[in-house]
Amino acid sequence: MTDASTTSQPRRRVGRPTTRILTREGITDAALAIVRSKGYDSLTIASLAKHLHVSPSAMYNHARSKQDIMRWVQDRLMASIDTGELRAIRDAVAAGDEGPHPWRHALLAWVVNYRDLMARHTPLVRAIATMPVTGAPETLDMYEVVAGALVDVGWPRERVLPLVVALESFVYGSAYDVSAPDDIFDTAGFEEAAPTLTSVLLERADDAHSYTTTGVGREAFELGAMAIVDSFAAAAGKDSPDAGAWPADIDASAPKPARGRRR
Amino acid sequence: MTDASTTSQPRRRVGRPTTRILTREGITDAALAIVRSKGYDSLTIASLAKHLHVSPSAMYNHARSKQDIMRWVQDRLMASIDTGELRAIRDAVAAGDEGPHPWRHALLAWVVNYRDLMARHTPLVRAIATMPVTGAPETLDMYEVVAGALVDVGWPRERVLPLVVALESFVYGSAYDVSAPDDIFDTAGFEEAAPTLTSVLLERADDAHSYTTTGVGREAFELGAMAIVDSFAAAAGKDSPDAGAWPADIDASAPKPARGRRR
DNA sequence: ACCTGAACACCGTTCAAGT
DNA sequence: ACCTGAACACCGTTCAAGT
Repeated sequence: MTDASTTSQPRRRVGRPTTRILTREGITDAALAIVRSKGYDSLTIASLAKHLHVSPSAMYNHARSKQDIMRWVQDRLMASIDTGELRAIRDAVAAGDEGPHPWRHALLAWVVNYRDLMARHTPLVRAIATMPVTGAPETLDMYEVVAGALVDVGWPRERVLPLVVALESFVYGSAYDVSAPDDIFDTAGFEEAAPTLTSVLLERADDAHSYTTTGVGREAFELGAMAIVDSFAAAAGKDSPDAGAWPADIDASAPKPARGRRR
Repeated sequence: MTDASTTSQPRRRVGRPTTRILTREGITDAALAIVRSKGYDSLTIASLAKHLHVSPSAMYNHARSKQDIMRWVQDRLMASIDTGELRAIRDAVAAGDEGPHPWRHALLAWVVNYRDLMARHTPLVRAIATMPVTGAPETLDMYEVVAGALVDVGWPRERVLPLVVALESFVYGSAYDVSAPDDIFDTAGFEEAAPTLTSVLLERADDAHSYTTTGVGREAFELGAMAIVDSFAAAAGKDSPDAGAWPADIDASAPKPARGRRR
């Protein structure tokens, strides 16, 4: 935390300051503060510099490019994903507990939490999905926990990564679905060009202009996530007794949209 | 097709030209030509104008913003997705053919084609995933074909949209996976921070630095897509005889990367 | 209606000068 | 080593002037 962002200060004079002002942590904090309050469009080198009370060029003493800073933000976000249940399973196995371990519940809880975070940071989804784990220690740690829990629980080793990758792909796409505008399926004016689409949509909600109220997104996510987990489990000979049912204590409804400007 | 992009021409003088130079179709053609040859980073109003031999400000007589042009490109891309097998099923049903209809094969073929296209246009995936169908006639048409084929084939009407949305979410995320760099899972230097991840990766390929050669991405996509289709089918009472097996004649390997600069 | 050309606000980034 | 301040190339967009 940098305390530079508290109140307005007298202009600093040129030359190296006596104490360093910027740090990677402080820059990352500032970036996330700007994103949360004003959205990704407002996250510029200039806005960052202003927030930290330095000149824009000062940023380049710590980051080689804006991309660097984005990577710090990404890794920080990954660290905030809740892998608690998966870690608890790993701990239990390490302590000799023979189970049964609630791996299905833990996987679905992780996936919901992951999707909700990504939905609030859609401008970063593409970068996160295609960012190498090298140099992203928190990201690497998340994968290690998930893969480790699956191995600990007796998952066939060669099927661990395909499951993780399939679930993640589904999470990224679902994050977009959550953040889509409510009128994404509004067929107004095109009823005769798309009669089937219009009717199956209308049957799901009184107000077909509101995608959210149709419940389609939520159902797609719950059934899709369970489909992947349970099908991979069946193929791995790891059938779960409650396959097919969504855990009652996991809320998969769409999270509140981000407070900043969307886009 | 505008023929403006053929050879260098003398400078046009100010004032309205005798024949209109720009059209929505010509601008869309030019945009796709630039994207294909030089990538999305090079697609700017200035490069577009240069390609079309007009001044940048001329673009604004046809588009209100660059976003407008991006939407034209998006819709054009959606029109190029192969829905042939799904249309054939609709035609057969309309002609009184009682089947059985190869809906599983048609769905998987569509999904592979969709993913391959999106993988070549990842900078547009987020926009496409969150773009309202209103004003995107080709996009709307694709949804109508998919939803229509499912209804025609006897799919429970209320389950049509959740399946389409779940499949699409998976497609978007998988497109990113395909376009990810080959070293995305390279754990070099972090072997002890992520021992399980490192070992399950090494077991899949001699060269763990090459994600492509591990086959993880392909397996994740095939198993994931089948999981969604077959699980939804089972829930809908529409079990397919070949559930669980990937159709031998559909190639789900990663397509060649785009020729332009990757981001 | 539809083009040119000048101008604007903003973007990320570089670099010399200062301590 | 780490800041300021001036400068640069480029971005999307606006608008007056011209036919």
